[in-house]
Amino acid sequence: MRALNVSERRTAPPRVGVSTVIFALQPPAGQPVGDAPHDGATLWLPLVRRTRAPFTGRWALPGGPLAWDTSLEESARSTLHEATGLSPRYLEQLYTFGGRDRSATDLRVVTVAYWALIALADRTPMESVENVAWYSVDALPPLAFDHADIVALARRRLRAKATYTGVAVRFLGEEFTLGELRRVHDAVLGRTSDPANFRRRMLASGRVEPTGAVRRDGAHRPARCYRFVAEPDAELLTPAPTPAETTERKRRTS
Amino acid sequence: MRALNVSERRTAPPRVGVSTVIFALQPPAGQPVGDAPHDGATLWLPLVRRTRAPFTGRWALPGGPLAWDTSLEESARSTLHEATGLSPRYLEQLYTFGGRDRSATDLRVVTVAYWALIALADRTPMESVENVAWYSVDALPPLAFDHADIVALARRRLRAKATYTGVAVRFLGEEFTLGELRRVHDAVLGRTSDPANFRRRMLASGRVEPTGAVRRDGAHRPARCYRFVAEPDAELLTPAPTPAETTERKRRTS
DNA sequence: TCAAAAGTGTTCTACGTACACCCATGG
DNA sequence: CCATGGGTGTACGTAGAACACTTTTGA
Repeated sequence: MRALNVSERRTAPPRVGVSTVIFALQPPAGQPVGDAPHDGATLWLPLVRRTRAPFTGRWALPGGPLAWDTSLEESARSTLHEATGLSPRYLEQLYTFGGRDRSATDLRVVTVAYWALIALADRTPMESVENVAWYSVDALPPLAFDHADIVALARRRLRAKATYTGVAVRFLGEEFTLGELRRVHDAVLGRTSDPANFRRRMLASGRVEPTGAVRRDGAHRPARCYRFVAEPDAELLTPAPTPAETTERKRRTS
Repeated sequence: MRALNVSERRTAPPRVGVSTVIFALQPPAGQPVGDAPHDGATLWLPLVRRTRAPFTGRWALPGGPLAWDTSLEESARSTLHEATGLSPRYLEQLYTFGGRDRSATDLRVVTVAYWALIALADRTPMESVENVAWYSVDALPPLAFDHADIVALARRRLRAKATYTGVAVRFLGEEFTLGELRRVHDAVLGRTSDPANFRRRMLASGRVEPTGAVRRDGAHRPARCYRFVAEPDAELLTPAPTPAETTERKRRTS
C-alpha cells in the first residue's frame, strides 16, 4: 500500500489503536518520576514518552496500532508486557474512544482502551525499559491526546468494581493476609474501613479461603494467610457488572 | 484509493464498524416476524436483512462502517434512526468486538457495539422500512457474524443496569404510572415484584416525581402519574456502573 | 509491660421483603 | 356489590456499621 497524501489521510477510514491503563500498588525498581505523594496510599501506572508527532515528548499510555493478525486483548497484553515486562493479574476492556478530533492529526484513530492490574509482589527487579516511567495517578504529568480522560475513566471503573467484586486482590500475590487486602482495598477506594467488619464481609463473600500459613511481620499477633478463590460465574466477556447477585437470586416474589 | 487484492485485504489494517442493539417494549406497526411469545413480557428489537456476502439473507444488527467524519455515537444514532425512524431514549456504548475471524471474510472488521432503548409510547405508525423486521429477543432467528453474542451481552447489561439504575423508565413516555413502570421493570428483569414495595423503593430513590395528573384505565382506582427525574450526576461517559452510591457516600470510618 | 495489629462478639440501623388491609373505579 | 389494581401500614429478616473487647506478638 502506498502512502496517502494529506486530503486522502483526512478522509481515510479510521485506524484502530489499543491503549492500556496499567495499575500497580508501587512502582517497580524502574525510574519513577513526578512528586509522589508517598503516603503509601496511591496507585501507580507506567507511561511511555512519545518520540513522534503529534505530542512529541509528552507522556502517553502504552499502546499502539492494532495489527491485522492480533486480537484486541492480545494487543493490550503485548503492549503491557513491553512496558512492564509483566503479565497482568487482571485485564478488561474499558471503553472505545472514537471522537473525530482526538488524534490531533489528519489520520483519525479509534482507540480501544483496556485497563489492567498487575502484582508487584514478586519484587520484580525490572530492568528499566526505554522511555517508560512510572507515575503516581495523583501526580500525573500532562498526557498526550485524551489519555487523561482514559485514565480518569479507568480509575472510576476500578473503584466501582472494587466495591462489589474482589478485583482488589489482583494487586496482591498468591497468598495474602486480610490486613494486606484491606489496606489495598482502602487505597483503591480512598476510604478507611473497619478491620473487623472488613474481615467478616470478605469471609462471608466466599471469595477468599484460608491457606494453612500464617505471616508474622511486626510487633503483633501473626495473621492467617488466605488465597483468592475464583468467582463462581466466570464471565469472560463482561465489561458490565453483575451486581446484587444474592439479592437477585433469591427473589421471585408472589 | 484503489481496491485491494486478496492478500492485501487480509493484511490490511482492520476497519471500524458500529452496530446497535435496539430494545423496545413492543414492535411498532411494522412487520414483526418469528413466533412471538406474546405474554406481553418480552422485549423486541429490529434486525436488518443482509443483502451482501458474507451471510447474505441472514438477519443482522443495524449498523455499518464508521465514516471518517462521524463520531461513534453519531454513527450509532444514525443507524438507529435509519432502522426505526426514531431517536433513542437511551444510548450507551456496550463493548468492542475485535476477534480476528469474526467477519468471516478477508477484510477484518472491529465492531463497536452500542445498545439503546426506545419508547413507543407515541404510537409511532412507522412506515415499514426496507429489509427491517422486528423480533422478540426470546425468538431470534439465526444472526450473522457474532451478533447473537452481542445481543446476549446487551441483554445482560440491560438487566444489570435495570437493577441499580432507573434505565427502565426510558421505555416509557414522559408520563407514566408506577404500575406501568413496575411492569416494564419486571419484564426486563424477568421477575414479579410486589407493587407496594416497588412503589416505595422508587419514590425513595428520588428518580421519580409526581406530575399532578392521574390516569384512569380500568375497573379500579386511578393511578397518579410520575415523570422521570434526571440522575444527580450525569455521567455521560460511563459504561461502568456506579453502584452502592448511598453506601459509598456516607462512609468514612474511624 | 506496652503498643499495635489480629481476631471475636454484640448492638444498632437501614433496607428490602412479605403480607394484611383500605381506596376508588368500571362493570 | 364485586373484582381489580392503586395505595398505606407494619412486622420480620438480613447485611453492614460501630465499637467494646480479647489475643498474640516484638521490642
